[in-house]
Amino acid sequence: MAGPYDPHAVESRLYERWRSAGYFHEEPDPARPPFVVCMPPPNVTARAHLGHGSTYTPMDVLTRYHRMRGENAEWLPGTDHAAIATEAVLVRQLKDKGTSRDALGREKYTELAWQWSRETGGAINEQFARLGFGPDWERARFTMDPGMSAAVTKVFVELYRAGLIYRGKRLINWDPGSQSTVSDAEIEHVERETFLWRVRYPFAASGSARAGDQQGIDVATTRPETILADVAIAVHPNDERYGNLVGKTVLVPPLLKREIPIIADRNVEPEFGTGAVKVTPAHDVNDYEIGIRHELAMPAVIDAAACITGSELDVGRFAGMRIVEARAAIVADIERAGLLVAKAPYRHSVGISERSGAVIEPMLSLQWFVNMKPLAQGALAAYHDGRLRFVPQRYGRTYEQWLENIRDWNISRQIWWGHQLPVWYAPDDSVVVAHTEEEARGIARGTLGTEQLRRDPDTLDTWFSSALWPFSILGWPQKTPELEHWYPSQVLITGWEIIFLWVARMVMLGLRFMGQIPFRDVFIAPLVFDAQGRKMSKSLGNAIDPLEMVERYGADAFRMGMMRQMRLEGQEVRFHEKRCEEARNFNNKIWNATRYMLGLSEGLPHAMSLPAASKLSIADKWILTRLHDTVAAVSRAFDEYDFGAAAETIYAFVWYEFCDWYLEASKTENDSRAGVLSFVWNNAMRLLHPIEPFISEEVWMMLPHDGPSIMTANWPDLAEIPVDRQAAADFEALRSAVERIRNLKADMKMGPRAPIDILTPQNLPDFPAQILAGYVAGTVERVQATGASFSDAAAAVTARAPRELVILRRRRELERLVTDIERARRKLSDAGFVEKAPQGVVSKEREKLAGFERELERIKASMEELEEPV
RNA sequence: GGGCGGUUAGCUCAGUGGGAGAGCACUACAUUGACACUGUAGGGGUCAGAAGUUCAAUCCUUCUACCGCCCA
Repeated sequence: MAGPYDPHAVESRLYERWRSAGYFHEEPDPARPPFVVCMPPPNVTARAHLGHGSTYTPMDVLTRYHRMRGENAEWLPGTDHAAIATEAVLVRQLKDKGTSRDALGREKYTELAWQWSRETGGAINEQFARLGFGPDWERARFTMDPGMSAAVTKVFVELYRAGLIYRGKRLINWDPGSQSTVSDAEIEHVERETFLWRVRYPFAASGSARAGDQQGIDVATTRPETILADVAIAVHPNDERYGNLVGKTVLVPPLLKREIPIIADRNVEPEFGTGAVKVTPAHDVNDYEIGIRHELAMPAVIDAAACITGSELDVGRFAGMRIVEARAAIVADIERAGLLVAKAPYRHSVGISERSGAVIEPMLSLQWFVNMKPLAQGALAAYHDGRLRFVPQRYGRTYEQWLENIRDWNISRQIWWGHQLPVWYAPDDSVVVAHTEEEARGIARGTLGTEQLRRDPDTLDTWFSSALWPFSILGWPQKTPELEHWYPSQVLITGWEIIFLWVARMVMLGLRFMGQIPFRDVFIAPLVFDAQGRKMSKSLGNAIDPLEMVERYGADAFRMGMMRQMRLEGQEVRFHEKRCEEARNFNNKIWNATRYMLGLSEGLPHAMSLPAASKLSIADKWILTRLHDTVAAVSRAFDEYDFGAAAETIYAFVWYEFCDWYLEASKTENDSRAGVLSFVWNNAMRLLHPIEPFISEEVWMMLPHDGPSIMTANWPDLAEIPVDRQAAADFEALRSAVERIRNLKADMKMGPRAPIDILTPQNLPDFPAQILAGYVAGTVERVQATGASFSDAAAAVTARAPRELVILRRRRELERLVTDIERARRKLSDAGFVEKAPQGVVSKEREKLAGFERELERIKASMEELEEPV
């Protein structure tokens, strides 16, 4: 094992061994507590990115941790058919080949999509494997699998029959690029430079003009092209400027043919623009709500192709124009009519389709919806009574607020790849909803007297099938042992941007169809940004490929690097590649420490048991005590989802305590070291395994161990690790002595390895004196015993060095102590402190002062000695 | 406009109602009997600003400034 640690040789070999040994696979086992995590299914089109690092690594870490704790640990994987994303890819490919979706026809197109997803769909799973992720691959599911489709159909039909799914004309997000409705999640809000036009709507001739010079009402808008569909002008009811105009009518420019009323609505922002807004319910979310409140007509002027249409209103010469053209033409006409009051540059955010890049058009459309309010109540109750817990807690409010202001969910999509709606229409447009076409025909025959049905061509929003994931993945609607033992799962780990779209919906449907929420905890993983805090994006060119990190540093190093950057309350990780480099160095440190241990002259003992307590040295007892506390801290951190603290604690223990101090101490030969090294290192590797699965396995295998793999080994058991606080404190005193000698050597401009005589009181026992000598490359020279305790003796240790240097160093220590003592005394002489501070704090302060004073005495004594002639 | 988060060493970030921390970077030394992907030592901060609560505030409260994110 010469040379630096090479992760590449190790990682693929171990992963294949684990996979073929079936360590990732579990069967439901009622005898053990379940630990179940459902993997948020990545899109079948997806490639691994850093977001998977922050979201999926914790799932792997927790699954490995709970498996080692002896639980029935199951991580369920799968992929999502990602309708819109897949369609976007395929449509582009077809276009490149000079053909199109419509030319191909639905059947051939769907076959192509299947073929494509089978061929490329495995790619991300292989990438996950390279990152060391070990879900139960044998149970991997795809959201379009027959079983999943059956679940989707059953849920749709039952919700429809319960009146919770309906067809209606509502405002939806229309993506003119993909020619489909899209969900809020698929819209990116981008700041765009545009103009704010102020347009005058002249009072109608029908006597509504009032006295004075005012000829109309001025309205500010960023979307002049929608003026054609205006049905009202709204002002705030308390706005004194307009109070007397409410109820009057104005003419819609530039055609000036339609007369619309001025109305009052509390949702109008008096500060914005002129305080009067145009109301276009068919093309704007806010206006739509105003329209409903005031029972306004909702005519549309923009069609599916994002062109002006005259199908509902007279739109004059603008008919057929694309939005951009229409905007220019309408503004020009308004200006010509003398009705353009002002035009100012303006920055506002525009909804852009993530898939097609087109500007999203809010549009009134006949679609299928889920009636969310009844479902939301249960989901809210689950949060309020504590059944559902968010980590960090604050995300609960996000969940709560969305559910409280819930809107109906548009679930139909005008694309071909996905779950087709189980909906048929009779010639008279009567709706039949059924599990199968046969059932639909039967219903139609019975109730409508016809068998002539046409199926709705639309498919369901991908999130509809995702919402069933926690139980459909376990075989629902069949009754399976998996469903019985593994529902609900323990924790869901995901990004916070889909709390609305996914988490809340899983809770609603889990409650509705399983009677229980689908998970106890929701851990919201941080978003990953670049080192400057910018979002990673292709256009910025700042995206980091996790596989490139694996290539450069190894999967373990990437995982450790990522985990060390996670914070319990953090909402983002600014990813520094440097952290992966550090972790690679850390792994090399582990590798070299292992090499050292395996090279010990006495060899590592075969049994994994510790030497008897009576044989343990002060250094042994110290490292064992530290190991005990580290195991406790790491377990607690994992239990609390504090991955950063867990990683940092292991990292610091291994490097700064085990390697820097214990390993150095062990270079002084003794009987117990081999047993303790083996025991501690074995435990340390098990602690490390959830975060760094590969190197921990590789090293563990080289050490004395029980069992075929660290994956199935037990988590370190606190009860097996002896604790000796007194010995640990004594060792700390020894550490201080070492640091003092090192300081002196530095003062003397001696190299760390240059020999030096250490003046050691006779009452410091032999072994501590020897390891002390080892730490500083010194020779022990015994001097007169000092004080009664171990720490008295340790505190008196000094080195043979120029007297003035020793005095200088001691004087510095003295000064620091005097300051500490002054502060403590000042505090203790403050009546307010002694009377009002808690008893514990005061007595602790007294102890502190006593300690300082004892230390001061020691230093004074040693300085008196120094003052004497040698 | 509503909501959430942040501001601590040059950088990235921990942290606690009672003696300001880590890593990186920087400086000096060391050429290695595990490891230069290393070791040892060192310099460096009015904990964003103001007011308040308290015996005691970097920590709690309020306000202000700046930065980020979400919803509208």
